[in-house]
Amino acid sequence: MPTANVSRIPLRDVSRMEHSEPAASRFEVKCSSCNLRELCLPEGLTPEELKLVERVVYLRRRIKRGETLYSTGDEFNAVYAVHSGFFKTSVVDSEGREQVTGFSMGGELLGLEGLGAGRYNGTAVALEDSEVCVMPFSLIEEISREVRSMQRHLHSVLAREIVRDHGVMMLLGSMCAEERLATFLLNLSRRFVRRGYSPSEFHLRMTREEIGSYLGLKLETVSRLFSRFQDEGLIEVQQKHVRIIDIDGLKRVLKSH
Amino acid sequence: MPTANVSRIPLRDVSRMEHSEPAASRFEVKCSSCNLRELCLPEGLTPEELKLVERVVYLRRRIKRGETLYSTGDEFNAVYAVHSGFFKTSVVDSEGREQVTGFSMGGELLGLEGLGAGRYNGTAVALEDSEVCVMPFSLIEEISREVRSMQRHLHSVLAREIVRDHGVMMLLGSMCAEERLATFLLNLSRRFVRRGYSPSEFHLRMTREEIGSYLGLKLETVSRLFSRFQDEGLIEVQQKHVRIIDIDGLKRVLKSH
DNA sequence: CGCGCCTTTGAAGGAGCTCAATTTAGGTGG
DNA sequence: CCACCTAAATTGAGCTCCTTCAAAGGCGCG
Repeated sequence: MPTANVSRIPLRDVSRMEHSEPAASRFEVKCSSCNLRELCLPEGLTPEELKLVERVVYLRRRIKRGETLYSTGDEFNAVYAVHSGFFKTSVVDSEGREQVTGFSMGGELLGLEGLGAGRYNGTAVALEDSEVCVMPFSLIEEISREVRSMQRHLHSVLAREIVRDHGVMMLLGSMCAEERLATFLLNLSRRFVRRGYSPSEFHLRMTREEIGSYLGLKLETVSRLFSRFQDEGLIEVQQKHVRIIDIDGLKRVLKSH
Repeated sequence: MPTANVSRIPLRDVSRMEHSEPAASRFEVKCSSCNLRELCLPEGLTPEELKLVERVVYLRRRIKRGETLYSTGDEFNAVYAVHSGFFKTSVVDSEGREQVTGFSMGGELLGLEGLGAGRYNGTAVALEDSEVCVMPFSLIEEISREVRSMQRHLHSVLAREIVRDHGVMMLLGSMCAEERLATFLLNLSRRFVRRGYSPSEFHLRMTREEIGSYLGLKLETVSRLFSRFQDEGLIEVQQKHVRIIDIDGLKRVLKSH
């Protein structure tokens, strides 16, 4: 088993990776003290391995609300871990149709799909001021060749993304509008809880139109459903602020059909 | 077609891998002479590396039409490469809804999503008598640690699956029924061509209901669309036999909306 | 504080669904 | 080999859910 051997990992010139970024928006990173570590990294890393990892994740980038982290066709050179903030990812097809493929929050990875082609296939836009940890892919590959738990973890993250996507296909292909929105809210709630936020009260960072694109619905339909859920006593909505009143009621929406 | 060459096969206890399979349905594999190699394996492997690879893909399994290759919850121990035949993959959610997530043909990989959790997350069923090459995952991991092009290739395959899934989300979330079916037919056509079959004439292995599930439509709608495309002179359909008459016309279906 | 974007709500229309009946094909057993 | 049987496909009619089009109200940002 290849044990971590720090000296084998080359030191890299930080400024080389992304020429477009001003130095001001860069920060050094310390995974060992990051509260999202358990979401980004495998469990049970030895201190040595952790040191290795911190050589991969060695800088952070600030992205302002509305700014693009990467877009389709950009050269793929890094995977990003959301450190703070909120992103939407989307794809655009040859006819110009846009489809939101997901929303990402702290501890989640962005840009994995670029791994094959050497270019990103999709766009990631910050929906609020955000910070991402930059993980240059050549280093990830290198480390995952040497640290088995990193290899496992990488595979696991990729596979989870595939499983997630299949869940979205299920949502889009087999559920009615009500079920889609209920699923969406329950999913958000679960992810917020995991990050120490309230499971029942949160601020939506995306517009009705973006939710609609993700759920395969029009914005008016999304808006109407929010109102209907409110009338039924399942939630309270006021613009982007949502409070889940009856979480079991939301789950029952999924069972009733 | 790979002829068995017993002496090259590493000495493994075949019965160890999958207890449920009778020995009669197993065959030894030789990638070096397989015409699908370029689809399954990275380019430019040295003879030595190829030898290593053939240590991974060392047996083949026959799956009869209607049989299940793996299902949700089964222990994940291998990825499969379709050598011949045709599969559908699907997921079932907690309420019992079924969603077809894809169809797989020669040279395509099955079971990748099991990579993370140690269990398959979905079901693969043969739609005709098929053969798959068994790639035990522990060996894949091992080799991709040692052969860099294999690591790249594995990542690339995983990323392609994610990109493919995003394409399906686009289809389900943003396209009308006509566009979905046209996309589906064009996609099948492209994949058949690549395998040396006719781009314009093929046999659908799946039912209208399975197509419908994949496309987020009811079987009656699928059937009606086939008829409409026929009336419009785009295709000829008779049950499962399809002939594309006007491929540009099909492409125009996508542009018109 | 005002402008623009986002959201809400209504009314009408249509794409795709449901229910139902008929036809066709493919597999099975005599 | 043929007749049967069942699963799959086709087609129609009516309906429903979601969309489209339109207008008004509200929030937040500069």
